[in-house]
Amino acid sequence: MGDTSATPSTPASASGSGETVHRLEAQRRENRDAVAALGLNPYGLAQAGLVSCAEARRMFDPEADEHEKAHGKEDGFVDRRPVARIAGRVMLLRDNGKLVWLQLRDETASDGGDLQVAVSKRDCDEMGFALAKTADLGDIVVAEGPLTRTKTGEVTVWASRLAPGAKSVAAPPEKWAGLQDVETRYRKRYIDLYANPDTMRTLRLRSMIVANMRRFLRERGFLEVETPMLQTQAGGAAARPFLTHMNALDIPLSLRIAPELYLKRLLVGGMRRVFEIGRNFRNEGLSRRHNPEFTALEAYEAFGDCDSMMELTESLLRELAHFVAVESAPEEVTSGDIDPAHVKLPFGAWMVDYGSPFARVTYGELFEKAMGFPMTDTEKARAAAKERGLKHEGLADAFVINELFEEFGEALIDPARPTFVTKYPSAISPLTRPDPANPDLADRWDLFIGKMEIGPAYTELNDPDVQEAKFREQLGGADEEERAFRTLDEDFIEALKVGMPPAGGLGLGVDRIVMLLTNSDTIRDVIPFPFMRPLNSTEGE
RNA sequence: GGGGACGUAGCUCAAUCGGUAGAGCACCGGCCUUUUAAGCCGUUGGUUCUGGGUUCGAGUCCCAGCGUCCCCA
Repeated sequence: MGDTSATPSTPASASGSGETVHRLEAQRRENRDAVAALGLNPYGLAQAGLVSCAEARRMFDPEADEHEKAHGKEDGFVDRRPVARIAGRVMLLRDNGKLVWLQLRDETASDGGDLQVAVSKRDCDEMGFALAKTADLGDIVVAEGPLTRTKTGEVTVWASRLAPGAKSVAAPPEKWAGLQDVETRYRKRYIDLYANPDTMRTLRLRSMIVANMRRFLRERGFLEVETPMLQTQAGGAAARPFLTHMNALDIPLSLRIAPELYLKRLLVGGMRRVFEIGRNFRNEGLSRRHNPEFTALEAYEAFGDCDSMMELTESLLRELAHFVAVESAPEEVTSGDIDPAHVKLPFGAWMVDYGSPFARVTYGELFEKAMGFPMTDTEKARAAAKERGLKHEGLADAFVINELFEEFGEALIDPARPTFVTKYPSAISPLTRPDPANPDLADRWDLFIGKMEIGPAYTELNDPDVQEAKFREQLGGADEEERAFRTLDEDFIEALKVGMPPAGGLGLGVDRIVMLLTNSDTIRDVIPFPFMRPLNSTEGE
């Protein structure tokens, strides 16, 4: 064990763990006790009238500041400088003796940066000055005072009062390089959020993007609903569910893999337009684009079809992109200044064009362009798959063709141009109504942006007999492992027998949309607490 | 699932061929009322991810495990 003789004093109130307290923490605990000795609560009090650092910076009045500098010492002078009360974490601390400089960071750091506070022995209350002298990097403090500009031009709260917000007894990241370690950033998001303003910005934007989705759909007459996440049989998609157990009834349950079958039941009941934004759970792999729990938007419109969902999707994405463009623009730019028809946002190496009409291409056109022969030529398709080492043995024709499509067809889609791929083969779209003009093709599309699949839409199947037959077909194709959790949702068939209006259905990956709009190249950056393998799992078995 | 890279002080990172484990920041003591990663002087701080092995000697080489990232399926 480490020799702690350098700091022999056991902190007045040690941590409950009983383990040796790190000397940096011990020192901070001493500083906390020093704050308490001043008669202040190191963990702060409620504060009314707080403004953000960004707001405080906007409140600064250069004229009033000049006036104070020119006439502040004169008799009868009236100080007209606005007074701001802010709260934030101490990111930098420069103790000049009788003048202490603090730089405070709050939620608005990506909007103008940290705000400087000067704590002068002459001008600040006595307790506040003493607090500044014992403050540590990472503490949260509350500062109040007139807004002024220092001689180097920096807008500063010239504190008349300083109060504790919260003592940080944990050592903060390094003040210049910050928190770099990717793993720690995700595991300790509460540090990442304040240490890296980009993290705060992305997660705040996510919240606003989702709020805008809700508003957009509500304005179009969609009702937001919440359907079961705990299901006795997980349906609505082909994916492995997480299994759990309900003690009260002693029955197995699954976490949902999709809300689809419940949302359609609502259409049967008579709701015209419904949507749900919520978490789905899939017991599958982890990757840059997959988290075991992810957020999806599903929307269903009675008497709509996949074309009406296409219009809805394009308008939604254009509006969200416009919102983000305005939000990312300099402060003086307002939403009227940016034309939604010309909105582009960066994603990796691309400038994605959300303003122009999205591209539309059929599955068959894209296939033929990539392969040089039509997708109806199954002989050539099999030969091509074999030649290029793709999976083909034991696969039905349609799936061989789809292997080729996913490998070579999708590669032709311009990542910077949102593209609807339409008219998928019916054979790989079991839950979709066939195209009335050509039953081999399904009324379905998939949207691709930035090399990512954002989501599909369908003209939904509402004939109970056809639906049941397709379900049974799927069950038959499942291997033994899959059969264990794939069951036929009899009640859903019952619902269709009651009669579901023709409908368009849409599913969009909300995490992926946020990735696109915030230029994040991994899904972990847009989820506050992405799934991480547990540590200390050495005791396997 | 396969391949590759990585894991060193609280944080960010060094450490030559296998030869005394270092720096900056942070921390501690001292000085300072307009600083800007403040500055100046003096200190402190290590289970080198974990466990084995090779060796006179392992942060470094070998094996296994844990975790992270990248590529592929």
